[in-house]
Amino acid sequence: MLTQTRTDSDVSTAILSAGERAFAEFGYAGASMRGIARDAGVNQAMIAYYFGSKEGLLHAIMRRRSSFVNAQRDIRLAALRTKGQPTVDDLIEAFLAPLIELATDEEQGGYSYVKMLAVFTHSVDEVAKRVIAENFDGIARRFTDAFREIEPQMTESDAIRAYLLSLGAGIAAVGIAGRAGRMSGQYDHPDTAKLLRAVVAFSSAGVRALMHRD
Amino acid sequence: MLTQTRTDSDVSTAILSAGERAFAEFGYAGASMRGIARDAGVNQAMIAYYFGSKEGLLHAIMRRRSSFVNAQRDIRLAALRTKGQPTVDDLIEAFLAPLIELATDEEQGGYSYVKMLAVFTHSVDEVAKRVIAENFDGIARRFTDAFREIEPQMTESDAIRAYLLSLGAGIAAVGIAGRAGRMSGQYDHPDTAKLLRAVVAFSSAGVRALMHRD
DNA sequence: GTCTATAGTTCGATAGAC
DNA sequence: GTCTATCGAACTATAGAC
Repeated sequence: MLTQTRTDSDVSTAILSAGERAFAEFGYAGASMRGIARDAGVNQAMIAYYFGSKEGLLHAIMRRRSSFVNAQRDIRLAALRTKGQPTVDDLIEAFLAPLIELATDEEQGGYSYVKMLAVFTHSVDEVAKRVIAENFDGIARRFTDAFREIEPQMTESDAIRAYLLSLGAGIAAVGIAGRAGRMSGQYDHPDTAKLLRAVVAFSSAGVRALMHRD
Repeated sequence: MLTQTRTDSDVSTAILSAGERAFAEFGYAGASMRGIARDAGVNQAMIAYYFGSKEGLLHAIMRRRSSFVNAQRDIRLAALRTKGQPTVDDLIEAFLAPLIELATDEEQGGYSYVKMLAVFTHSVDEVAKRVIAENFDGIARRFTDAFREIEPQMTESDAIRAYLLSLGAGIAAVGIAGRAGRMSGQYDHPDTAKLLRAVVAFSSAGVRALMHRD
C-alpha cells in the first residue's frame, strides 16, 4: 500500500501538475510536451511512459479533478432538494461553489486546473472541446433540469441558454484578473472567493431576468 | 479611383475573409497560412506579398472591422448622453448592438469576425491578447467611465468587473450555438439578434444586481 | 503580381541503450 | 524506470524564377 501512496514529489504527480499549469497558460495545442517535462523536472519520454500521449496526459489531469468537482456539485444539488424548492441563486451557487473552492486553493494547483477549464471551455481546439463535453455535459444537464423544475415554463433551450450565459460570466470571472489588470493599473484584485460571490449575484439576477421577460 | 475599389473577388479581400474564417475556427496559433491561402484560392506567398506576415494579416483584419464597430459604439454612447442620463440597459445595448448587427450579417463575413473576437478574448495566445487590448481597451474604458457616471458609488474596479462579466456573457452567447447544439439535439437555435437581446437583458440585470448589493 | 521550392523551426511520438 | 537521440510531420517566412 505504501508504494501506492503518492506525494507531490512523485514523478507522475509532478507531470500532472506541470500539465495543468501548461494547459492553463498556453491552451491544449499551445502547450508543449517538452515544456511540461522541463517544468516537472523530468524527461519528455517520461510523459509517454506514464500517460502514453499528450491527450492521455490531459485525460489523466481531468480524472484527478473533475470527478471530485462534479461529485460536490451533485451533493449540493441533492442537499437543496431535501430542503424543498431551491431558488435560482441556490442552484447557481451549488454549481459554481465547488469551482470557487478549488480555484482558491492555489498551493495544490487547483487554480491552474480551473483556469485550464476556463480556457478550454471557450477554446476552438477539438480535443479541448471534446474533453469539456465528456466531463461536464452530464452535470450540466442535471442543472438545466433543476432550472426547469423550479420554473416549468422554461423550455429545454431556455434552460441551456441560462446555464451557458451563467457559465460564461463565471469563466469571465476566472480569467478576469489578467485583463482587468491590463486595463487599469488601479485595478483592485479581489480574492477569488469574493470575485466569484459577485458572479453568483450577477448570474442569478441575469437568469431571473430571462425567466420573467415579456 | 476605380483601381482602388475592391470587391470580394479581389485577392486581398479574399485573403482577409479567409483569414477571419480560419482565426474564428482554429484560433490564432491554430490557423495556418497554408489553409488560409487554400481557402482564399491563392498561393501562400500571396499572403506575405499583401500582408507581410501572419500577424500582419491579423492586424489588417482588425483594421477592416473594429474601427467600424467602435465608431458605432461611440455614436450610440454620444446619442444617449444628449438625451440625459442613460440607464444600465442603455449602455449595455449601446456596447453590444453593433456587435449583434455585424454578427447577423453572415454574407459579408461579419459572423466570422465576431466569432474570432469571442475566441481571441478568452484566448491564452499572446498575439491574440495583444490585438484585443489594442483594439478594445480604449472603448472599454469609455463604457466603464459611463457606468460610473450613472452610478457614482462604483469604483473603477467595480465598473471593470461589471464590464468584463457582461462581455463574458455576450461572448458566451456568440459561442453558444456550438455547445448548446452538442448538449441537446432538441436545442432550438434562435437567430443571433434574438439571442443577443437576451444577453442584454441578462447582463443588465446582472450589473444592476452588482450595483445594489449589500 | 504570381508562383514554386525550400530553409529553418518546433512539435509529438518512439526506438533502443542502460 | 529513466534517458538520449531521432524520425516524420507540421508550420512560417522567404528567396528567386517568371
